[in-house]
Amino acid sequence: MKIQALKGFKDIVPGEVELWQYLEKVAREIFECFNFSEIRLPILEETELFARSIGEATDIVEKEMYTFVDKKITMRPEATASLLRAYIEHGMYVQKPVQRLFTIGPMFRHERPQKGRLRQFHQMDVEVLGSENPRVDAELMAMGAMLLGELGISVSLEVNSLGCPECRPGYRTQLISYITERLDALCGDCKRRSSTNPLRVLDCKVPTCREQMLSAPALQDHLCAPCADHFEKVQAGLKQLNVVYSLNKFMVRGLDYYCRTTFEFITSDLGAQAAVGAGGRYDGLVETLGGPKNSPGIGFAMGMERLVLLLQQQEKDYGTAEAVDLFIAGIGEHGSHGGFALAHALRAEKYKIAMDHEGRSLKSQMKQAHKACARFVLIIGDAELASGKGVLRNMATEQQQEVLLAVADIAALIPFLKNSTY
RNA sequence: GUGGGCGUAGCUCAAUUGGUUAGAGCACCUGGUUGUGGCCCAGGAGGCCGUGGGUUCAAGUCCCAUCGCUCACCCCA
Repeated sequence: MKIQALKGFKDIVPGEVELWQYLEKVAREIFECFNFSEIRLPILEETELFARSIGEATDIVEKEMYTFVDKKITMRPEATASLLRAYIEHGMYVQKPVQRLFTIGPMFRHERPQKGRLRQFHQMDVEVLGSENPRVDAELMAMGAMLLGELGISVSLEVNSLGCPECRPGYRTQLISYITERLDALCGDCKRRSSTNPLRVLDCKVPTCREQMLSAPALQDHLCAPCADHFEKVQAGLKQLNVVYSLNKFMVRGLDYYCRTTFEFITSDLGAQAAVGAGGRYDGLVETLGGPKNSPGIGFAMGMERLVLLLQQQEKDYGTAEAVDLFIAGIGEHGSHGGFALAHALRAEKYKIAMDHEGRSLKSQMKQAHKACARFVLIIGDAELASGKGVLRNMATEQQQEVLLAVADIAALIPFLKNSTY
């Protein structure tokens, strides 16, 4: 019986890992520009943390978490809860009134895998803690849009407001009565949702449900004055930054903690997994988790597997591993022995040196050098050892010349490696 | 948890109505150059045809089960 990776767990192998490195590099650069600091968080947390933040009744907490039941700990299904826990634990709200943090890493949810969805998946997660200002909402969305634009990924940004604990309950009551009136016309899932999560009925994919919900009461029309004002200012900020967006009054969030602004970056190129990034405001969450009162927060997460899939669809070259500076081809045991220390000395000078230790023929080693995109090959055989001079071949120009082989003489070799032509 | 599609070499795929020793391309190794890459040529290695059972004179092919992959639903990044 062969041992293989768990269902929904994937290796990121050479040839693919370069794309991930590129993605992370671009993201870090942009997060830097917006003055975010990286925070690295543990993968395991007390189960209680997620139950309280994400919501006891959500699918994630109810049936998708990897939990060590005996130890009451859980592998994080998302990053926000962990990040807020760290924020509170280190009293970061004291150090700086507004904290801008990001984290990148794996998350775990026990779901059935499909395109763009794995059991171990990776997110880039960005959070602003301590500001209620709608400009921050707009700024975050603008940053997400900038990142996706930089990556060449085209998406649409959909925005909505979920209201707050002041105005949502009243709306919810109206919605439930609207749904109840036409319950018979809705699909089975929606019948279930009507009691578990009525807001979810709004974004059902079944056409007949959509039709039924077209004239449903809209969240936007039932926002309290502060929420309506906040939402207006968010949109004004987006316009000021020329961020293209559209309002989606049917957009709902899955996690309990969201309030006011919510948004999703949507693609049409990933099958069922339309959202490559999503987030929103969670003004009560810090307090819920034991932090100070009146600690607003907002954040979003991007699904890295989904971004990688989209980058792969572009079929651009994101650069494989760096080319080898020098391939040392030793002929026979003596030649290899002669090149061994030289390779080490050049590596200490930060050159990328490859060499074959398997005693293969020179022809075979030339092939290896070619495959590794080596700029130079240094050939060392018995004749070279005898004369103390090796043959340095420029693989591009096919020119060859003699160079001193002694480790003490590498200073003479380095100028050749620095310039690809000589 | 539910439903569809698919499992043949490291990868992408062939194999007639069931019919001899299961093939190709790419990749890999060796040689064509007693010490020189790409292109070309020749050769080689690599498969319990996912697994188990059944039908049959005969199964990669048909049937059943099982495992895995995949897409979709639910849910979500």
